[in-house]
Amino acid sequence: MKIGELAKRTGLNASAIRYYERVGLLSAPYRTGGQRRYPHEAVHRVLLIRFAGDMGFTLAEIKVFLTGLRDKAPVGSRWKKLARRKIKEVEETIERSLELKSLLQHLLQCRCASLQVCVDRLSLRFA
Amino acid sequence: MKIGELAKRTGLNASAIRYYERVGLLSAPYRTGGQRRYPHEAVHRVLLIRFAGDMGFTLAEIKVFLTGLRDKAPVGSRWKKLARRKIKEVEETIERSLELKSLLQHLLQCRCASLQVCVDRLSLRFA
DNA sequence: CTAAAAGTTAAAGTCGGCTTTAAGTCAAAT
DNA sequence: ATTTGACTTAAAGCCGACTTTAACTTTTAG
Repeated sequence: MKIGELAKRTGLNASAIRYYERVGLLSAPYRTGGQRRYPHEAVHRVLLIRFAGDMGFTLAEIKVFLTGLRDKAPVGSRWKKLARRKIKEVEETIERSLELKSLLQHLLQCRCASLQVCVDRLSLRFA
Repeated sequence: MKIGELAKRTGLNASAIRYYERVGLLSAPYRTGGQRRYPHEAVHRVLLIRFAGDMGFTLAEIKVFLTGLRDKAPVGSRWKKLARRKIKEVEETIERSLELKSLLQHLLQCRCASLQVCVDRLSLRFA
């Protein structure tokens, strides 16, 4: 398939796909008459990249992951370290998010003398 | 206190503090001889901005919040809408984070024939 | 009094992840 | 055969949130 179809199937802009190729996330595909022709698997690969990106991985990190997976991932490999680090990051994100959620909920329903009181409570958490 | 001390107390760069002033997050303080002099409360305010920023609020959003709080927040005000929206965003973040975490954990301990199998399972979730 | 440290400004630079532009080439339909 | 639409490239632009730079002034310590 040509780049336009890949773009349509993945929801990305064709220029984003070319960009992924430039930065080494996608290998340069076979071409006919100068135009890129992708195998069907490219759809999955692009979607995987998107998904990881949405999940907060940088493109550099995704590169490590994809390389690791291709290489059949020896134990202790870079991607495993990255995965463990990411799990920690994700856990922190979850914790902070829960905290923020309850703070926001408190701010919304609070009957303090003034909102300033709430904010002051909030401030105490990180002052 | 001068900007350097405020910076030290909040852990920010002085230039970040000036930047906050430029974009309207901090009001221009009193000056002596051209130099900014901050009241002690400025520390709390700056930390509040930092905290909100760390929590994923943009500076524009933080501005709405701070203005809302100063204005004694009438019901249905902009900041309340923003708060409700943010709560939803945070809930989505939490959901996605939990999903990502379990995916990563699976990838790490999986005994599939190859990691490719895991990745394929992963792909199914968003293909 | 002087030198160093800390403050001032406007403007430019940085980073990631793209998008847009410009100028041209290739493919598909009529 | 020609027009339209999809493709190609390199380079520049964009956004947010700062940081850095450069050239200058004020404060502070010795």
